Amino acid sequence: MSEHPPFAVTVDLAVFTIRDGALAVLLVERGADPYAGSWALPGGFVEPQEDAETAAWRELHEETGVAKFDGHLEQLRTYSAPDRDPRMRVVSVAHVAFAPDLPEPSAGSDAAGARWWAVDDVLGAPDGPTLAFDHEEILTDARERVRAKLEYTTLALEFVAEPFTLPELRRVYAAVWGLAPDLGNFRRKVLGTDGFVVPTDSHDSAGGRPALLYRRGSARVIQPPMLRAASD
Amino acid sequence: MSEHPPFAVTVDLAVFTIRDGALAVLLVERGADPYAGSWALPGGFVEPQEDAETAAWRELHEETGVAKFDGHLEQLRTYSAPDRDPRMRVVSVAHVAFAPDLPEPSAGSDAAGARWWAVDDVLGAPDGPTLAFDHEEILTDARERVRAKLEYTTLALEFVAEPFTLPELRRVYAAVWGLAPDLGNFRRKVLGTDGFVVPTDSHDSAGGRPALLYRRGSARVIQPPMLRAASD
DNA sequence: GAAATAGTGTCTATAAGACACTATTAC
DNA sequence: GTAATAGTGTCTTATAGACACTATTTC
Repeated sequence: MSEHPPFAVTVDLAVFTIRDGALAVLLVERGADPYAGSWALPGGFVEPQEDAETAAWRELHEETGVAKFDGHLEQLRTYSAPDRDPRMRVVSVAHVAFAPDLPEPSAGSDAAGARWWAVDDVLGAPDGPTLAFDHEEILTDARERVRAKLEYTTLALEFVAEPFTLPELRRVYAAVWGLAPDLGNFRRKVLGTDGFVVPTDSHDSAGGRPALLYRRGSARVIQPPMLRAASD
Repeated sequence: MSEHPPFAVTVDLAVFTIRDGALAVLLVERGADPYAGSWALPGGFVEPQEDAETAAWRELHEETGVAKFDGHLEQLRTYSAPDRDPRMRVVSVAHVAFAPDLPEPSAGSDAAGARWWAVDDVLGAPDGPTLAFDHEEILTDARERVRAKLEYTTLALEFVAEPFTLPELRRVYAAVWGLAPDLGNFRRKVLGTDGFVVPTDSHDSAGGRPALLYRRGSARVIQPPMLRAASD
């Protein structure tokens, strides 16, 4: 009973943001085998004194140069197929993170490069990059998590920087779902959900009528949910 | 980069059923330290050639004597606090399983005993058993998963044996949520959701009007969801 | 003025909540 | 008949979907 095989435990991260009106994910180019030259989700080994979430935050900073940000990180699920890493037995606790538009990351120690990719250019794109290990599966699951959580939580707020306008927030939904929710119905739902957004007394200035600026409210759930218009 | 600490990887299982009209969970009494005499979720080490889900099924059979059943098993989340096991660094991939009323399990190799507990006698009960490790947290998360999934999936079907009546199915909701959904509204929702249940042409025989018997349908989601009446 | 973007109003269809009522068995 | 359980019907209210309309800016 004290014989049990040793495993390596890693974390992998699907970090999402909205760039150019599309859902984007952070990928790193692998500098070493296996899968040298392929793209991968950032991640790395869990250290002896860390739990998985702490390791996920640390790896995000170390491997991508992205600084601590005002965002959200949560566990997705654990991937444990025996042959998922050809070198050894590795169990990976995948996480999903969300952030407002972030600067281009700098390459970290283990990565030849790191950049944002439009998710639609990665998943289901014939000329897209090859993802290392089982990262295509992880990314698919992660995207579905994001899509689902926009329905019943105020998670879209994590994708915008304060202060923000309602059209901006609506573009988050459009980017994640692939189709913009109806304008009037969207406003009715957001403004009718207590604590979703908090109005300020200022307006922005763009190419049309100025939009009222808002801050994030304290509500975390949308009840009843906002239903997904469509997927892409 | 090839230095990474060794971990033990385990699975833990929250196996739920409905017994005597209440949500019940399978617990094993620990025969060895740490936590000898405490109750714990069944579980054990993942073997070299298994993924976590395979290990979960195997441990369920081995440790509890519960045979392969017509049920559902899914990953819950991974628990990785560095000090969650006093002996060594253990990362546990927790799973949730659902089954129709099962026989009393027999004790397996590592367990002094195994039995069903009403979840309400375990969580938040002053005279309830002490759970080993972080299993109280896992069980709390698992119960919330079950409660939530009854809302938007047909998972309640996994708790009844075929054929079943609608009052039986309704008692599953009552047990899990702590309050029975309104009779008429419940029937309207179940029968109005295409593929939730399939009628047979027989009736059961109990102490009142015989109820029509149904089989499980192929629908897996309830859209829009059936809303939770209350929690307990 | 036109184009662009922000914001409002309203009609209709759907579905849930509440709850009264009827039906079929055992005794 | 009563008790027990199964099943139906209906009225009201909440909310989503669709979409037409108005408002404020830049040029």
